[in-house]
Amino acid sequence: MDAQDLKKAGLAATLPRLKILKLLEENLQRHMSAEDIYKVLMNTGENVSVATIYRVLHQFCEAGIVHRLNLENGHAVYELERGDHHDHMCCMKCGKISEFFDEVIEKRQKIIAEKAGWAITEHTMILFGMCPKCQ
Amino acid sequence: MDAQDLKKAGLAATLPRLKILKLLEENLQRHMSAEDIYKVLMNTGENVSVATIYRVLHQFCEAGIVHRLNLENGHAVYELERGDHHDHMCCMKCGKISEFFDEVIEKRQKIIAEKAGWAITEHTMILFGMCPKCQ
DNA sequence: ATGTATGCAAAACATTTGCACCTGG
DNA sequence: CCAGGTGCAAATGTTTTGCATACAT
Repeated sequence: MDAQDLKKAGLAATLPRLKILKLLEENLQRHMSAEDIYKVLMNTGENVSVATIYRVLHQFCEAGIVHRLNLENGHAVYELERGDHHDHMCCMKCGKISEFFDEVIEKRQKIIAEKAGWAITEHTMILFGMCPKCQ
Repeated sequence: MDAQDLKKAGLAATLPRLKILKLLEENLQRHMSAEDIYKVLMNTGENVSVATIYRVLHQFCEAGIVHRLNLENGHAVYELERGDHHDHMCCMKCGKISEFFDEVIEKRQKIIAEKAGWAITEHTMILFGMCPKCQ
């Protein structure tokens, strides 16, 4: 993911966009909220306004570069889209988010939707509980 | 669901609570947002403040009387808890919400969480797409 | 009576938007 | 150069909260 990819998506390779992209790429912390991103950038001395972060994340979503995940509390976190669909487990104690993918579930979802006459384009599935460390 | 049930849950059977409960019970519209509820009550001449609606819905959630569902847009809708767990399909065009339950998926979720060492207490799964009427 | 619940208005958040200025191509 | 991008601050929409009053038990 670099300037070229942004251009391909019809987005100019501006400094704020590159910084946000870089942050999401250094996936020390894979799922970040808009505010997380803002804070990290501020602490690094890079100053990008919150407004820009929201605008950029929105554009990245539209362009399929990032994926937005709505947590239970109504907060959203963003992750780089890597082409691999997956679902999430979210720790209610420490906030840790893990990913998983299950062929069987995906198939069942298709069958269920088909039977009901729905045309599904996407889905969210989040399991909430405690991660191994927090139990 | 009546005054008795509220008392059992440790909640006084006040007018606002009963009105909200009644609304959710007349399930013409099964999934309502806090604002939906506010508007309906206003139009019926019943005046209950928004603050109360949020407070009451929150208490009802805690008491297990209603279930809160977080939609993609970050909005939440509420439905009466009827003891039957189910997942949702949400129409991205008309907003219609359907329910479904699948034994196979539920089992797989358990297996997946177990393997990963997580203790799952609940989950959300929403399929987004178009309902039969909107296609 | 008395502790709890409510209404109101103000506050708190998260997100969006208008507009003048800046920047990438 | 110029369309598009950005910062700032103000606006928005939603949910929460403080406090005086009203209500259920």
